[in-house]
Amino acid sequence: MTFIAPQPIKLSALKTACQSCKLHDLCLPLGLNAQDIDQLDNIIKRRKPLQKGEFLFRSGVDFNSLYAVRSGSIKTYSENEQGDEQITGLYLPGELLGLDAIYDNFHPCSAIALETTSLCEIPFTALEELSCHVPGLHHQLLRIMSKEICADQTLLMLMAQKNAEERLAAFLVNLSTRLKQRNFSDVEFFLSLSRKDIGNYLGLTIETISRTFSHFQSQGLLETERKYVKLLKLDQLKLLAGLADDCHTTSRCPGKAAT
Amino acid sequence: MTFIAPQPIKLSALKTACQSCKLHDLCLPLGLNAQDIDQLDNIIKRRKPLQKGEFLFRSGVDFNSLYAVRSGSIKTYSENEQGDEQITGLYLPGELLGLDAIYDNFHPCSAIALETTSLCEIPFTALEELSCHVPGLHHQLLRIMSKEICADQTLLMLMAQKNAEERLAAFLVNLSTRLKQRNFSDVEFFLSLSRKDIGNYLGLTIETISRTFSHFQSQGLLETERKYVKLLKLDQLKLLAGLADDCHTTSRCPGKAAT
DNA sequence: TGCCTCGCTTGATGCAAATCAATGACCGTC
DNA sequence: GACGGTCATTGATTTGCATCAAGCGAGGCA
Repeated sequence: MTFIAPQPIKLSALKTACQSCKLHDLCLPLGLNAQDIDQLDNIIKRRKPLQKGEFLFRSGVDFNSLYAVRSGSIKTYSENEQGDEQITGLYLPGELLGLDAIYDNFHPCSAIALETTSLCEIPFTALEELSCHVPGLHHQLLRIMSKEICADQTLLMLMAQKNAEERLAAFLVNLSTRLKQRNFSDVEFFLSLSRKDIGNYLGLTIETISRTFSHFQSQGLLETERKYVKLLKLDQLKLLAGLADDCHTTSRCPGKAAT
Repeated sequence: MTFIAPQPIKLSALKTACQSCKLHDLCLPLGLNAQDIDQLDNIIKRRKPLQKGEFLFRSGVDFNSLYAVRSGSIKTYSENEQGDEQITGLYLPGELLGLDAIYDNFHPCSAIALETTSLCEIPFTALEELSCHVPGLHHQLLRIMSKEICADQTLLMLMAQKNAEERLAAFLVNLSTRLKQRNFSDVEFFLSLSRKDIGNYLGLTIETISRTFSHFQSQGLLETERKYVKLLKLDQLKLLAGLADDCHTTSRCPGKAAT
């Protein structure tokens, strides 16, 4: 509480323009020229960071903006009539969320911060308006949505055909690949999801996740202590996941790549 | 062979403009005015129908066009390194396929006709160009992609949390809903997918699908004879599927709706 | 310091669906 | 009209994961 109290935001800190954001070639500005990025920059709002457990939006609320993660991470989940939750996405820095809300103008899922997380808010109407004048932006938005569809399809294959070990391996490898793209270590990281969340995301129970971690550890494939994970044999994990070396790597793709 | 031989296409028959197409409020022209629809119409190519088993495109080929189903049906599937197939979509009249190829400009899955199927081909570059001048078109394209994402998420929840009966019920209810929107009967139809394909799509084996059909039949929920299905108690099936009455109903949404 | 909760691990048991196997119905072909 | 192929059904058996249950370590709090 002492050092993370909500403070008045320093404009200097927030005004990290897309131009200078090191995520910009993973994010919406990818492929835009300097001038276009400036225009995009003008419509984007920087928000004060979310604390762990805070909602970005709740299922059912009106859709106004897309959000890009700047740092930290977000999970999205939806609930069915019976009240079962299903985690539908884990979003890392540079990734865009809220795309599923365009369809009928409200959020079908809830989004919650897994740790202290800062975001860019992108008002959708303004984005649509702007993307009419900036064809590259229009195209990039379509690409990002397309990537999300690809990722979902990969996850679907995972759920339909893979066993527990393959699923967890694919999840870890996917995470590793995405972290690497963001210049984090690809073999050593802290999971922001709990075992329970990982299980939910992969269609398994917490016990199965725990056992599978233990099994991987006893095989010498990785070391883990609570949230900390160190991948000792990434290659073998990739093999187990049934993956090529690269990956589409979007928010929910523990999946195969297209080469 | 006698009556479905490939014939020279009558232009009069093919030139069924979007304007007069009865699918136009399920498809891309939704929300456009007459003039805009005309413009869209100009870039769309009508193709000669595909016969059952013919490929529309194969995994890995370059992406040039989106396709809208006019009549018949198409399944898409992708293959992983091990050669396992995963059906990723079943597309009915009015539905758009190929959206997953925008991301990196080639088709990550194959598309094959399940019966004699006619299609509209929509060259993507021209569509992007046009949608800069027709904001409604741009928006509609984003909506369709968003819907696909929602549908995938629903299917994901199905795979992660539902048992065999719930999955099959959800699949049938989803199909029923989509057929109804196209003015077909919602209680009586022919499946264009085989038992094996249904199983693959739902992450189950052919035997489980067969047994579940038998079980539904013995409970009086439906009657089935090979591809023919008659839903006798649609309400109960909806209940079993854990669904509200309506549904997002896109290509792969045996899913819940947002109300 | 003790108590509580939460997240995780590990073991024992049960069950739903996969797998293996046999058979039948339909279809096209020779 | 016999043959092989594909697809579907049904039964017997196996198995991977869920479920149930117990216990442990860390962190929060009175």
